[in-house]
Amino acid sequence: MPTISKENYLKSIYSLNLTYGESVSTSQVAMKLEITNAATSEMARKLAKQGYLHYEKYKGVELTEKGRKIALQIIRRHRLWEVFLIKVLGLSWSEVHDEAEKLEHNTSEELINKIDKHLNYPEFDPHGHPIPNEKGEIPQMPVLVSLLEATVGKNYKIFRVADESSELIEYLTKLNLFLYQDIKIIEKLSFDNSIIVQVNGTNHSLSEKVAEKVSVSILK
Amino acid sequence: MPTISKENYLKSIYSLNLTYGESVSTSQVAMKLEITNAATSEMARKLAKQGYLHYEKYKGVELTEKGRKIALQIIRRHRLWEVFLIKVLGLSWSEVHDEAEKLEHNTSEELINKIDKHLNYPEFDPHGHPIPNEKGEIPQMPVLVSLLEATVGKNYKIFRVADESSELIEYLTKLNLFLYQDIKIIEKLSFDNSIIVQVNGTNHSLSEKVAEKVSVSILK
DNA sequence: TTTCCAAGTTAAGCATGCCTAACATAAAAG
DNA sequence: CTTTTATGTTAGGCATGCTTAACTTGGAAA
Ligand SMILES: [Mn+2]
Ligand SMILES: [Mn+2]
Ligand SMILES: [Mn+2]
Ligand SMILES: [Mn+2]
Repeated sequence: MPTISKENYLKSIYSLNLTYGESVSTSQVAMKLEITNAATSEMARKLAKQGYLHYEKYKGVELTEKGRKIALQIIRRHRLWEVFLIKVLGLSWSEVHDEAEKLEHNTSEELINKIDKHLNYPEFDPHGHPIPNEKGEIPQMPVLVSLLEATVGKNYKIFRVADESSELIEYLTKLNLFLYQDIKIIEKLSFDNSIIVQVNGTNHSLSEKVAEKVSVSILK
Repeated sequence: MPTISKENYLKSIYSLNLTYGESVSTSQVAMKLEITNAATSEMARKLAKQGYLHYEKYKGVELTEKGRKIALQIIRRHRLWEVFLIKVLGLSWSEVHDEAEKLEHNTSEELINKIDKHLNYPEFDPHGHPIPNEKGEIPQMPVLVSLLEATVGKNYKIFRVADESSELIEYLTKLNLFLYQDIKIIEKLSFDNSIIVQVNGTNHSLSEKVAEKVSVSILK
């Protein structure tokens, strides 16, 4: 097992690679982790020697399969913890990231699998990011639309809320508009662009301002 | 905030003091933490300098109020995590200690308070140890008896199970004999020392072997 | 009382992971 | 092409927390 520090390097490299493609420069990593280039160069050498990545001086780093596997494991833990903290313990969206940043390094395989099961194997975290499964497989991102663009009469699943303010989240939670909740679009009122949605048999009206922040994926 | 290492020292010193009283020798701490005396002596000097304990060469250490406060905080986190992992996530009793040993150092005040609330402020952990509250106050230990010594017709709360094998725990769990569960003693059969207990209106028979391992506290 | 030994401490050294400062390189500007 | 500059690397140093080996110390045994 790599150290906490190394886990953070591997995770950062993985996500920088996703964002910018190709090989990742040591200074990109330094920036992301808020440490000096010097520290990153040094660590690149060590991680390469231990087989987690390929590193050629002045040419950046690229994860090996071994390194990618660790990165995905940490990302899995991070995202499952975020879902868990929000859905089970009621932490606010603004709090969970920092909390998960520490927990991700201190969670056994058994524990994270129990959490996964308890949450009924969610595929996406509260920010809409995919959660790798136990085997490291990444779920395909569904096509998302905002509630404003949803079609009357069809069923959708709530997927993401663009605004992380706890005010909006709490408002939606009171209406049972949880993350992953299935809903049906009942009506769209053209005079104010508000939308009537059905949740567990109950109808709620959402204003245009609220609806545009809720991303949903179509069901079936 | 002290480091993880320092938190573990303070916690160990606290519990050694509870067990053996008076000042704690550096080698007792070394034994408990499975490190050398040398490391402990050195750390004692540092912790004293930072005001967490009093230390006189060759005379052992004694926590200051500041050190005690940290120790109780870590113990609180450890025990709440243990309860949480068992009751909410269904980990086995044998797994939770090691897991909690890491989580206790990576849990914010806000998170542990949410966990506390979610569990409805338990006063004792699965081993029967008291859980300090948010203010660091330690609940009074109730008088415990084994189920074998319980009185017919009276109500009790399940407090502790002496055997940590998951087999026994799972058996009890199937009968709804959870930790903290209220039960009533219906009958004691003298020919085999088995006991009939009532849980949520349902009666169950427990053998002598099982009953002797279940500790309960009397209610009202 | 003196001696001896277990308990405890100090010294020196190592691994990790970071820093600053000095240096090297590649690529852009001239 | 050369020169400049931004990017990246190496060297040296420091804090933490551990080790082994050498040393004190205080109290029990003689
Ligand atoms: Mn996050
Ligand atoms: Mn992290
Ligand atoms: Mn424990
Ligand atoms: Mn610990």
